[in-house]
Amino acid sequence: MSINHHLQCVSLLRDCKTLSHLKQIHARASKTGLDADPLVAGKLLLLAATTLADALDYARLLFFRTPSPDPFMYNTLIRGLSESDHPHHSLLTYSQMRRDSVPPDSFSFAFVLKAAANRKSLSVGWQLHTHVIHHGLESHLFVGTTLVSMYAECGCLASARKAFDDIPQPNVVAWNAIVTACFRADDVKGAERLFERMPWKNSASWNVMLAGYTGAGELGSARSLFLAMPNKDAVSWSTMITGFASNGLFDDALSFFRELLREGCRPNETSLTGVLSACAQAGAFESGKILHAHAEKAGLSSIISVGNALLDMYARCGSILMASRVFDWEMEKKSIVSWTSMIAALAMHGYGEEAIQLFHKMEEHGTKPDGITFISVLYACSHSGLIEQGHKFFQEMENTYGIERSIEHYGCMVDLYGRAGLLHKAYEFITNMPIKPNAIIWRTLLGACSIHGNVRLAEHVREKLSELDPSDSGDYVLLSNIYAVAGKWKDVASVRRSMIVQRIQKTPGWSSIEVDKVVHTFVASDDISDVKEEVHKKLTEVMARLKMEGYIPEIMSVLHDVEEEEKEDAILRHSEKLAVAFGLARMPGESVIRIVKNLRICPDCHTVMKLISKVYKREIVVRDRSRFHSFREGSCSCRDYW
DNA sequence: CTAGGGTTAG
Repeated sequence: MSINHHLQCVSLLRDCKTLSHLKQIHARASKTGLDADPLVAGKLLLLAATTLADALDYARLLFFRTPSPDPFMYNTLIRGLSESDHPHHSLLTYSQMRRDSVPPDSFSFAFVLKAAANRKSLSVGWQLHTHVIHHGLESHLFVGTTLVSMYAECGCLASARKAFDDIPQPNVVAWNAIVTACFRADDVKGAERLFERMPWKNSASWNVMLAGYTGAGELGSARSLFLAMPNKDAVSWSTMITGFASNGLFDDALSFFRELLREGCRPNETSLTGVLSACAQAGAFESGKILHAHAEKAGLSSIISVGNALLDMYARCGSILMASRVFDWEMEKKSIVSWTSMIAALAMHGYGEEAIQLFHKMEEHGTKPDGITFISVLYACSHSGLIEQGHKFFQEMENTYGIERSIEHYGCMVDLYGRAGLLHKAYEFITNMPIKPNAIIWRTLLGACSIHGNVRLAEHVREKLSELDPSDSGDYVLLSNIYAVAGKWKDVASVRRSMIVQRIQKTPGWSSIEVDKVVHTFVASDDISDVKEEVHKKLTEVMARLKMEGYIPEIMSVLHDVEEEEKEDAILRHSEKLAVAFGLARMPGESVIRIVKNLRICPDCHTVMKLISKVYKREIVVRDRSRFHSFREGSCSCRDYW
């Protein structure tokens, strides 16, 4: 082999961007025997295992074809696998390294400890720690820091502290790791004490505190620390935006983004995806569209994560059209997240068949589904009543695709059977599950009992729930509705009493609507005089007009929490009705009224929305906790199946 | 030729 060939090969590898490109280079290198050169082999493996997308299988092939891999190759494969969906394989490679009598070094431990962290396996972590000590590496700065993070990830703060104390001269990175560990263990005070004691702080240390505070819901502390921060960097801004968004404070998230622009900082992909996620959750369609323009102007819209956030924003703001436009025309590159998001978007809007078609298209495209893809696909089946299809996917995901089924997948199946009225099949399914059913599983069945009015099964489920999670207000509301519909007033009263005795508060329902780029939120109020005069007036007018068209209030579902004479007033005050009245009062005649609700839409509100869409000739889109309802000309996209 | 801490969509 010549020097020339070697140089040429190395320069080719430097510019290698895709797996197929890598395969070409590999093929050429094998012809000249260059692939046996440790430098070339190492670089090939490094690219496949860590840099290129979807190339891990090829990395394993490269590795297993190498007769006696050097430590670098072991480390590289351990590293690649540690961040994969199967960190377990990383641990197996590490074991093989030991079996092959290749001594692990500090790099090996840094990578394999990451695998233990990703598996959240404390026992594996302990075991690896003894190996670290055996190799005399416990005071190694990098290994020690990874140990701290691993213990934090596995939920053992005490061990993280010990590992930190074993580091003779911890640097700022090690300090940041132990502060993060405190936050992971909900020890905010401990984190604050360490932050005070830190010998040096760079901006990352402050960012650790910001992320810790927002993660703990201490937004006031986060805000004051942010204001006091000497050097805010891009991560600080992103942390505030995503932190406030994930605590439901969408307005603040948007304000931070606007302030970032005012300060003359350039938004990056993280701040943009964060603020888009805030719009998605709040249903702020107008603000989202403006951000889309921002993204294009800043040249960020071609980044996959930004495209995914845009498509998700449009889908959650009720525009399946814009979502698919982003997906079909504006995303040259797509990841598993893009496909899954689009499948979920179609499913949320009731396009079950289309969601399944897209799943097959994804496969033809060569993208392998993962566990979350199957959650979306099963959700699509259950919300469109595709029982056979759902059953088939559930079987195939494990048998054909080799993806482990989690409790969420079982939950989808319970929903699939239950929604369709196959209550006993759903019950039988739960009793035969190989995983212990949790409260969510039983709650799903309770929801199905409510749809289909099965009191006896509901009572049985109630017992299970009272063991697993006795304080969920939604369960009590569901149960009392089931009794009310069946006319069992004594039982309604008894559920109500037990709620009072156990001091269970109903989750307050809220609905929001964006008008002129401002999100207005309405809460179901106890006192009609709390409602703005403008909204009250409009609502009274609307209801009068609907009654002339033959509307009769469906008061069944509220009988549990109000006195007889108040029941009509009570459903009149539902937050989604206040929001739609506000929309009718404030928005021009043509525009679509988009509402987001935190709970499920109530049957009476559903009827009212249908009627408004017909009488006022307005399209109304309501996103509730589980799906979209698109009301047009008197009917709903959910076909009354929700 | 490889590492550790802080923000990122389903």
